[in-house]
Order: sequence, then structure tokens, then C-alpha cells
Amino acid sequence: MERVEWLTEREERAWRALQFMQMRLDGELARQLATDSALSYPDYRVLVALTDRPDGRLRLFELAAVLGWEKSRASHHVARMTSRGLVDKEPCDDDRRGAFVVITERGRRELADAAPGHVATVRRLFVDLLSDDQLDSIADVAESVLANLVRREPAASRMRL
Amino acid sequence: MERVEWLTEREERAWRALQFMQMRLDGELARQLATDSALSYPDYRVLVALTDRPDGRLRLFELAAVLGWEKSRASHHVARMTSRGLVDKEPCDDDRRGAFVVITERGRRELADAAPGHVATVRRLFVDLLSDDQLDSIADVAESVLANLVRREPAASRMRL
DNA sequence: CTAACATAGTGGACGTGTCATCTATTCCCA
DNA sequence: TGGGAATAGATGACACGTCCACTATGTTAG
Repeated sequence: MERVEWLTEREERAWRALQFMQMRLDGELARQLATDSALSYPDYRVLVALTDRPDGRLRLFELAAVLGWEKSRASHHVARMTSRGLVDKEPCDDDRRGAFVVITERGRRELADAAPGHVATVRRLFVDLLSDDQLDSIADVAESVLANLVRREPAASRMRL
Repeated sequence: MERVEWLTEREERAWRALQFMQMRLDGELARQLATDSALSYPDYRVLVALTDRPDGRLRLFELAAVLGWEKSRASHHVARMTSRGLVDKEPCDDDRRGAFVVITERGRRELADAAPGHVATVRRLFVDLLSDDQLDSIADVAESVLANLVRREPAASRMRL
């Protein structure tokens, strides 16, 4: 095992603060939605993704891709949402393996109720605290970290016997 | 319901990218630990917190505070770790409600095995990609977001009947 | 054409995290 | 000092997310 550099003070500060921020932020967002609406944070994200489409429908694998979820997670979550009447599943004629996820009237109503409070909270706890430069800096960092992750990913698929 | 400003393009870019980064980063970190060691990411953080103390022990509520966890989460997680022999629980004489969480030899061994790979992954996927300015910027942002969260928190406790 | 492979989606098992609730103890102040 | 409030911790119920294995359908190369 070669020598491993532990983090410098500067690195540690950034890494710790980021972890804490994300944990607390997600917690608050989830809590706000749970308190002020009947939607969980994942529910909310699914419904937003669906209403971004003119017909309010997405193939399950597209939904997973848009949200950055694994397909299994999307399947489980959509199943839960279907049982609560927030979305419906419909078969797909082009590809008979496939399924569409469609937002219901009830889903639209609950999203419309929840959205203002959620957006206000994102502003209050995050966006409104930051300058334009800080927002850009965050986006730059996050995008380069993501690009690096994606670049590494195909390595696994390339591994063939 | 007053009018709510949805996010500008710049704000949305930062917010979305940050969410994605954190989700993917946590996933990779968890996956790396699961693959290369017998520890989960939460396990790892508990053991690090304990070894930061000279005697390898912390009161349960202190552990929760250090990690930024709710006490219930700490209690559940420590129970799971105790059953796997990574930590022990010991009664506290000063405060008979209390309990100490103590790292075991086995816990120390597994942490020592897991640490190099974990740190290397944090470097590879995050720290080493960023400049000093970027690291400082992240830390500044995260700390001000956290300070804002803490500032709001006491409001709830102040609410009395 | 068909055999191998890839992809869409499902479902069970399990670990994780939150909320609400409960007990026991300690703190505090009138 | 006695009694109400705060605190430490445990626990049960439930939602969430991952891994893995599986079915069914589509795609492609020989």
C-alpha cells in the first residue's frame, strides 16, 4: 500500500463544510415539503420532471436519466407514487418492454400546491444567500466534478473478459 | 399566496449541478467503501469520529453532534455497529441516562484497512480536481449556508404556548 | 435465421434515516 | 426542596435507496 496523502486543512474545511451543508439542506427541504404538503422531496422531483414535458409523460428509463437515479430506484418510487394516485403507468406500444409514467390530475394539483413553498425555501436557505460569482463558482465546481465522474464511468463497461 | 420567483437560469444551474454532484459523489464513496471494505460510509464516519478522541470513546449525543446527526439516527446506527462488533456501548457513571460509544479493536482494524482507499477516492473524485480558490469558495458558501440555517433554527424553540 | 447480447422494467432483501413516542434521569427555580 | 421542564437514549413503524437476480423484449453479427 503506497503512502496516502490525507487532506490538508484547506481541503478538509471545504470537504467537511460541503458534506454538512448538503445534509442539512436536504433535511430542511424534505421537512418543509413534508410539513406543508403531501409530497416527499423525491415525489416533488418526479412530478416536476413530468410536468416539464408537454404531455406530462416520460418513459421510466428517461425519468431515471433526467433525475440521475438508478432504474431500480425509479421503478420502486414510481410504484409507491402510483399507489397514492400521483402518477399512472401506461404500456408502451413502440417497445413492449417499456412503460410510460404519466402525471395524474391529482399529481398536478399537489405539485401546484407544493411548488411555491418549496421554491421559497430553496431561495431562503440557499440561492438568495449567494452572489452571482458564488453561484457560478458552485456550478463550475459541480460540473467539473460530474464531468470527471462520467469520464471514469465507462472504464467499468470497457472491462470485458 | 404572494407571487413566488422561480429560479433564474444562473441559480438553477448552480442548484441542479450541486444536487447532482452530491448525489453522485455520495454514491461513489459508498460504493467504493462497500467494495473495498466491510464498512458503510456512515460506519466509516462514526469510526473516524471515535478515533479522533484519545480514548476512542464518545457520549452518544456528542457523536451525533460531531457528525451532525439526529440522536435517533446515532442510536440506531450505533446499535447496528455494536451488533457487528465495531463499537461497544458502556454505561456512564456521571450521568446515568448516558452511554459511551467505544471503538473496538476490530473497529480500529477495519478503519485502518478502509481509510487509505477512502481518502484516495475523495481526492480522486473531488479534492484533487479543484484549485485552492475553488476550495475556499466552496467552504465559504457552505459555511454561510450553514450559519443561516443555524440562525433560523432557534426560532422553533422560542415558540412557546 | 438464430444465437448472443443488450436493454426495460420488476421485485425481494436488506441497510439506512426520520418521526413520534416512551422511560429514566438531571436541571432549575419558586 | 419539590415539581415541572429539559435532556439522554431506545425503539417501532415506515419511507427510501441499493444490490442482485429475474423476465421479457429488442438488437445485432455471423
